[in-house]
Amino acid sequence: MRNQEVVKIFNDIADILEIKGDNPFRIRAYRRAAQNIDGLAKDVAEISAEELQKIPGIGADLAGKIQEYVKTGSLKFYDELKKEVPSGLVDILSVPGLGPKTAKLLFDKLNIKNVDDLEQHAKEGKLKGLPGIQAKTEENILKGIAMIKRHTGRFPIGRVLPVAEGILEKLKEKAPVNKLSIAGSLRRWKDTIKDIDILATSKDPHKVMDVFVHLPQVKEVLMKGPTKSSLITNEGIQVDLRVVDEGSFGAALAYFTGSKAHNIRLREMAVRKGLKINEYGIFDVKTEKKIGGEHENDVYKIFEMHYIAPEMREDTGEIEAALEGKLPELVEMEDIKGDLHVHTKSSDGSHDIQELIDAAKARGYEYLAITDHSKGLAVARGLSIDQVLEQNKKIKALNKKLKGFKLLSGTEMDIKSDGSLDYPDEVLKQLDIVVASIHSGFRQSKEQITKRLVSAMKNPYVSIIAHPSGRLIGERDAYEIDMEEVLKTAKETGTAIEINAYPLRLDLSDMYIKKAKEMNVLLSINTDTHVTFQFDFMAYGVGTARRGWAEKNDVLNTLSYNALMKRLKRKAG
DNA sequence: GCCGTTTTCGGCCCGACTGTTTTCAGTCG
Repeated sequence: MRNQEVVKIFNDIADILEIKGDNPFRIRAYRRAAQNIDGLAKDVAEISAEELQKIPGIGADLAGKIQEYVKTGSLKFYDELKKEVPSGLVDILSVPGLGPKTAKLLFDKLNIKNVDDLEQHAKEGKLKGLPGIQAKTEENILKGIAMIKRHTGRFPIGRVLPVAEGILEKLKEKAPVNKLSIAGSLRRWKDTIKDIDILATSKDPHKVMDVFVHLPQVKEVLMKGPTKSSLITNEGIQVDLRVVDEGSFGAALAYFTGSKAHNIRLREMAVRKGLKINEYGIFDVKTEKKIGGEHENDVYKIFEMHYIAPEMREDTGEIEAALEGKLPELVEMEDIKGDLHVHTKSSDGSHDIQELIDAAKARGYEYLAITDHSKGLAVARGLSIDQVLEQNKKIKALNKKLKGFKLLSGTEMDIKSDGSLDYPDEVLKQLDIVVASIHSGFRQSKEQITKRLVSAMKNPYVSIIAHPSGRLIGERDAYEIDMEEVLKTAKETGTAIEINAYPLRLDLSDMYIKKAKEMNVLLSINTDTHVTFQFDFMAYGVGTARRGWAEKNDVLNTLSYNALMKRLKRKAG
């Protein structure tokens, strides 16, 4: 897949044009195109020039540039630009507080070409005296460099959400806030998060900000004003807090939830209607009268659209769908009737079956599938054939005693490196459910790995493919895989594809879920629980499913127990 | 560079905070 290469090039071009002081709208066009390619499940190398132009933000020129790069492996325009602006200078833009204007100034006046040059000059106090730069700016630049050297980029959502919830709890307890909400990409359940956005209403914003910057979690305060403050937590995560009036809460929530691209679309549409949307409300431009903003839905009502769920707000077709009245009814936590992928201490889990039943019941579930690892996965103490059959017997016996709750006896069966399955069909057919997945041979070719998954799905007893891409966010990339082929086979064989809710996996990822949904592939949202508190990871899975526009009917484990058993048998039969 | 039920040319979202300033540019989200 060449998409990420094109995304990088377009973003690089935007950075370089910014340093050059080029037309800001042209720069935005490159960024918008990059963003839309980033969310594309299909490889741009396999899309015709004509089809490319149907992607929002891509016209004749950019379609041509994409094709030039895909065909020749380089892009003339990009190569020319790189001669004008040293590549290290682009890196300087990642220093917080330092933008294109300053980068150009530093290059022109001091011939600073990269972050190392910049650090050297700042340490020696040589930046002072340039227009607009004094001691404080120099100090901030050094701080910024130290920060990007500690950590760059984004955090997995699983690391960020608990931090956000901790801060929310403290604010509720100590600050005079009325309404309080998470906003930003965290509210949209993106799989990685750059910073935490929090929105509050209060009659005493100054007091709220005072409490905020003095929370025990705070390592460093970046800025503090009466309506907006930013800080860095001990975990190194940036948190922005905004405080607005009650009457602006809805508009502000929409504004700070984003995405930026989604908001820009809405504001452009508003302008055409003679309206203005900002974080304080919706205004008639002529009369300057406020016509909405207390409730988030106000910003959709003015266009006669239905409410668009935060998870969908990426400007990837949700606005068009809303205008046409074709928004999906997204799956919800309450729709989930059970978990179909959990481990006991018989393999690498921490609890016995009864403890898992209690935890599942506490979440209101109707059923639970016990799916310990299979024999080939020795590191996870996989069950031998005798052991899995023994467990099967035990579960069937238990089921007779359980009231209002059902267990499914199953396995997470390893698909071995050579593509064979870890248990024979005689064993599989005795189980209620078979979850199959890859745990080895990650470096095999795309063809080999795809073939392993496809042949597993063709086995009549395999119900679900678990964590299909094998990615660990921030730790391990997905293995090479032809996802389109996998999804196609899933559809043909009636196999469900898992959305693994473990927050470092979230696998399928949102863009492939959207693809699966388009192809009518059945999904299953499971937590892969090894310790009972991990049942709560379901929220991450449901959030990710919603980002992929999945509805209740797309998800296997929204079925009642009886319907589920029928659905599973239908495949085996 | 994209885009169109006002437009194929002339528009293109909006405001807060900081550090440097004598009123604002730069940066960020």
